[in-house]
Amino acid sequence: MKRTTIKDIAQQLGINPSTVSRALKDHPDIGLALRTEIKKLAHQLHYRPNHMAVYLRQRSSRLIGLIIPEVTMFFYPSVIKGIQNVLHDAGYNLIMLPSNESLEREIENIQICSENDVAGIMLAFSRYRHTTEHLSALEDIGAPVVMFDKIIEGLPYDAVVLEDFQSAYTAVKHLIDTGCTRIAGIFGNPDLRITQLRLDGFRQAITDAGLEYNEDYVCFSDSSYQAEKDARTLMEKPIPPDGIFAMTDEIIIGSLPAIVRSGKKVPEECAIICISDGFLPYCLYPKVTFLHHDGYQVGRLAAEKMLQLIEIGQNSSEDKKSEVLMLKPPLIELDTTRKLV
Amino acid sequence: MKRTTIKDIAQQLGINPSTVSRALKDHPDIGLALRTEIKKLAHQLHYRPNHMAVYLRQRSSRLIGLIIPEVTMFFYPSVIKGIQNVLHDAGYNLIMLPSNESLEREIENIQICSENDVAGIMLAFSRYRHTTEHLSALEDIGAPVVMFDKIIEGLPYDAVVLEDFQSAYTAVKHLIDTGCTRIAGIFGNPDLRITQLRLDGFRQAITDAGLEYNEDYVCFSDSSYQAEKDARTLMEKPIPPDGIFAMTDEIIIGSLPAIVRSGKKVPEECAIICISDGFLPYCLYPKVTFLHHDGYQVGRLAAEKMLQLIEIGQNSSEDKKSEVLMLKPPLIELDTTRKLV
DNA sequence: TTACCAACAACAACCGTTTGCGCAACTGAT
DNA sequence: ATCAGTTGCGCAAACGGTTGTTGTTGGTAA
Repeated sequence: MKRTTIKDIAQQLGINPSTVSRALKDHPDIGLALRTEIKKLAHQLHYRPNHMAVYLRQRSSRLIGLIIPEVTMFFYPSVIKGIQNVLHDAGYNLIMLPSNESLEREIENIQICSENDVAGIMLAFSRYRHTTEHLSALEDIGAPVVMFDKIIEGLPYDAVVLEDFQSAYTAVKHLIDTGCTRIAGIFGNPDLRITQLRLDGFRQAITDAGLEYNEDYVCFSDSSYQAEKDARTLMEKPIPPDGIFAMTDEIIIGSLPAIVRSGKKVPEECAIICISDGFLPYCLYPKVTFLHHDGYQVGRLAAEKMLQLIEIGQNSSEDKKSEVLMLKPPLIELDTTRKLV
Repeated sequence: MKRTTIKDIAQQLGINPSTVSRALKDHPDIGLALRTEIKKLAHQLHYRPNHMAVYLRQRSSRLIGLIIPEVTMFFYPSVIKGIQNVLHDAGYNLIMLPSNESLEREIENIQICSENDVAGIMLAFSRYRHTTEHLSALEDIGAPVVMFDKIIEGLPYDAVVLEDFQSAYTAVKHLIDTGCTRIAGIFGNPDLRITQLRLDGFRQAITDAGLEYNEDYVCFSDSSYQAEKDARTLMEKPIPPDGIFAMTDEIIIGSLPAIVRSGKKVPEECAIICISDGFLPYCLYPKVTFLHHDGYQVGRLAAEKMLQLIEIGQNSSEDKKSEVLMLKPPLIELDTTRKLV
């Protein structure tokens, strides 16, 4: 029942644990004959190294802390998959630390990373109004940090994000180019940086086109259900919008049914575009034109960045030059926007 | 930069590390005066215990391995949330081990659990054709195991599952009770136990009602996209079904648009019911009647079971009596089924 | 005065693994 | 025969904490 250790192997062979340790990692100091014998026995006894002990000794774990606001069905599953695929191949494991959108929990999660001596922290912030004071704890840990998607600006950490402003701009411009003139936007929590940037892009595209920016056509929906209500309200206005920009998957899945129920013909009377992870738009009815914000890719890139940081962190000295990687999402035209002629 | 350790504190105070250790956990052997002084300094130096070291010494980690087939947007996010909420409060952390629906990876994940000396393993199996041979590795680890949802029968581990047969039966019976006579079923991967059980319940409900069970009305869709195609095919039949049972969220989100596109009036010409985690049915158009298979609850229960097992595992001897907890999902009637009169 | 007992703190072993160092035995060149 | 240079392995300390045991006080009861 007890796990077999290096000592067990050493004892059975009447040799020293250190010899076993070296043999198992093909240290040339150990003779080939003994080496193979040790390996054979290790295999027989189902020997598996105890990572805890290794971590302790070498002061470097192979655990990565993943701190995200919440485990929702949107975006994060793809991100996790991307991260996981990269990290696994590099021999790292992920410890999941959802913050439940709470600042205290986020701090606690950082502590947990510290206690578990993680090799690195991947971080998407919760939607409290951002202050960076509590993040000094991140410094103390000394482990590299990579932020993604829900980031805080001005932090000395690398990040992988969407071109938020540009994406919203492109989306709205596409609506305008295909004939929309009264464009509404349904956004997420206004405290988030991505919301602000997408809102800015939204507004800029409208004013650049010489259209009037109407605050009544803008709403902030903290959930799919709220988005549904907000969309309904929009469609019930005396002059409803003829184009709608939805900021995320969470928003579009809530608002689309409300738009459809309003009876307006899509896209003729009301066109729709959103920013999406790329799965839902094909499943919804009608299929929604979207900018592909690929969570899987975000995860992969963030994880790769993480591995790089761990690599250089071990060798060279500190030359922190935080780098923000911006992804440009491609436009995928489906059924909810009119065609250019 | 270096983490402060117990030794650092001891040194600064000119006392022994063991004294510090005891003081920090309020051992009565240490005088109150010294105890508070130690705690104060520990706080000042941002002391955080090194879990690795503690694990090593006490041979019991506070890590739980979570092995799931894949991080999809369906079901698992809720489950993870449930598990996480329970485990976090008990001071445990989750290490995420998706198997990518691969047997080899699943085995590897079990190994990783072993290497990291997890305190327990929570397990949902991938959809390979089930063999249990490779699971001997689970025994070796000695840590308690709890299975959920995608389980393999006959294993000596506790489990939390849906009343699969009964749920499908209830769903289909509801369709029949509200007037459907030609009922189709869209299922997931046929290798899964849940698929087989739900299929059995589906069939039983139909034959119990004296209706004819028609294989042409049954399809197995391994993805949402496949479900979309399969639903389309169903609706294009010379005599299309007038009632459809979708086994999961993944199935319903794929098939619903196809059904709607077919032009049939829902629910008058074609009623729909599914088993769902409870979020999507409200977002879809039309809102889908469903049996609420609450992933969050599954996660909570499985995690609580896990904690119990860890508890008793430490104290008492081995009295393995594996217990399967069956959840009965409530029926939530929305827009896709006719009302009983 | 002696005996005894708290109270308090130090000592040291230990968890499993790694790793610098030392040392014996062997090799081959002188 | 001598010496330098391998080769092959053991010894012991270390990583950070925990814990059983021991030892030193000072106080109290006999």
